[in-house]
Amino acid sequence: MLRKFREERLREIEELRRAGINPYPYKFNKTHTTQDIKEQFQYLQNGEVTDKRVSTAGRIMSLREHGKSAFFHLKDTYGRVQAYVRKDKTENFEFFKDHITVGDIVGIEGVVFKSNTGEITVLVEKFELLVKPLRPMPEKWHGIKDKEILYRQRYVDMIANDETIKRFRIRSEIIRLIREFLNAKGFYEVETPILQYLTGGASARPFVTHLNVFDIDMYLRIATELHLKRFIVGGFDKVYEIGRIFRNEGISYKHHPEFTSIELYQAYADYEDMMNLTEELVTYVVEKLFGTLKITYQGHEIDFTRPWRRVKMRDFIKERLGIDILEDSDEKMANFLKSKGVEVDIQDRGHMIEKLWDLVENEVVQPTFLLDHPVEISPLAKRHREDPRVTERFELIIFGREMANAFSELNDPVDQLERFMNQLRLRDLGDEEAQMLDKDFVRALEYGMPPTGGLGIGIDRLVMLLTDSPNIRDVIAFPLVRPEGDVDIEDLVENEALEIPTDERRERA
RNA sequence: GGGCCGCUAGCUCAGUAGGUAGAGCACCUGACUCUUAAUCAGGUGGCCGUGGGUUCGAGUCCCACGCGGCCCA
Repeated sequence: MLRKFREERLREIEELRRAGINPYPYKFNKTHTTQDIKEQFQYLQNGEVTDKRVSTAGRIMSLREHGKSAFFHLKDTYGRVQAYVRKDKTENFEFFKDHITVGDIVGIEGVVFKSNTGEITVLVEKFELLVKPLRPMPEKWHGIKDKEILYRQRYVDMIANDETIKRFRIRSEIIRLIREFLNAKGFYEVETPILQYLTGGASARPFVTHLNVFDIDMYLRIATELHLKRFIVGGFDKVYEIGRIFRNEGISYKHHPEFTSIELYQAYADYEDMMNLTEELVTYVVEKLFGTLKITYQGHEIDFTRPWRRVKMRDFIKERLGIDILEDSDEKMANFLKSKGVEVDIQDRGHMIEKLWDLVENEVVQPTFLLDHPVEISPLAKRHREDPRVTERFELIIFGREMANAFSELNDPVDQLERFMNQLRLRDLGDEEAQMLDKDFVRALEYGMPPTGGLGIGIDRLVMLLTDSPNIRDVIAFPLVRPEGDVDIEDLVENEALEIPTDERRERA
């Protein structure tokens, strides 16, 4: 069927060429989006006709032919608008009837009216075929449900499912609003290396690659933190970077090896300031997007109304599990975890504390600042001014997920070096996620970094929350999937001299 | 890594007890000048994920593998 369909289409394209019609024309002057048309002509009464001319373009998603007339819907970035062709009104109506069908991308020009049934419609006077696809469109009513197609061929998902285009529009909008907010506050957007000699700023396993020109292995960054702080050392007061982070770890509904973060640093600020900034930034985005601070995620109401709850990590775990992560012995924690059936790979107090938190994180649903993490799990955060066993750190937790992480940044180079050395001890214990010693970073701190507040937000998780998406892959346009078998396009090519090789990625597999 | 589920037409899905492969949409032909899942009549379309096994006979039962999903680690 597919083969036959493509052959028929290729024949039709040849036919068009012979008739002097270019099936792949160069441009079309589109004056209105589908949304513009629907907004500007909302006021029309049913059956009311205007003489207002518009031109628009998009893909034909549905077609209802009636002999000497036809209705169809055009889809673009913003949605769909109906159009109407008629033998007595549309130039070249016969061409439409013979050659235009669902899936074609066309440009139309005409006047706007509202149908008797109340739908804003363009009465087409002229139209132009802009491309004739070789493949059939997905089913118009059910769209695409097969997750494999959604992820591997996102373009098909976007064609078939209007919500998908909308979701990625919102993603773009969220990032735009974050920039708008920070730029207005005087932050500079900067860029730091993705290729790094050694990598740090987070506990994660890095990707390794090779730089030919120096013949050395390099890492893809696992965070932007250590370089952004160098900007602060150098004299920038407020910087941020939005960018791709790479962590060579598992894939789950909330993890993806390649994801997007924003980190920002503000000199002369502490984590209290960062909490206020986080509240302000997130509520700015939510309010601008939805006009309200209450949203629904997977059937649960999430209320962003300020101020958000603040709870110390120690208090929360003690309340839920009866374990005091500051006072109780390693042995008591180990026994407790064992009784819960939790395995701890690395025998270290910090790792046990992380596991304890994992047991209770799902109990936090509404936006909550989890405060004052122990020093051993926060190697880049400054010690708390009132209790040196913990740090001035918070994580923003929503719906059991870490959405943001922030500290009063550690700027004492001696303490920082000690923290790094402790991380090296963990490496020796087999913890491949422990941080590497970045001597240049310590050297930078020796030149003096002002007191600084820093904040990192996981953009993908924020987008999941604000688009009601259950899986992080739903908000990453082209998520990782295992390489598929060879993609069959051979029979499209008539020229036998053109030998199409098998997909390279399959060869490597 | 472990458990469970799925893979049938371009898409969404049926497939009984192991006995010649089905529907809707899409596509092709025809009718139809306000339809909107348009309607009506006719038609085309299948490596049933891949490989092996059991059987007179496998989409269906068994084994292995591939890809995907969900849950757990």
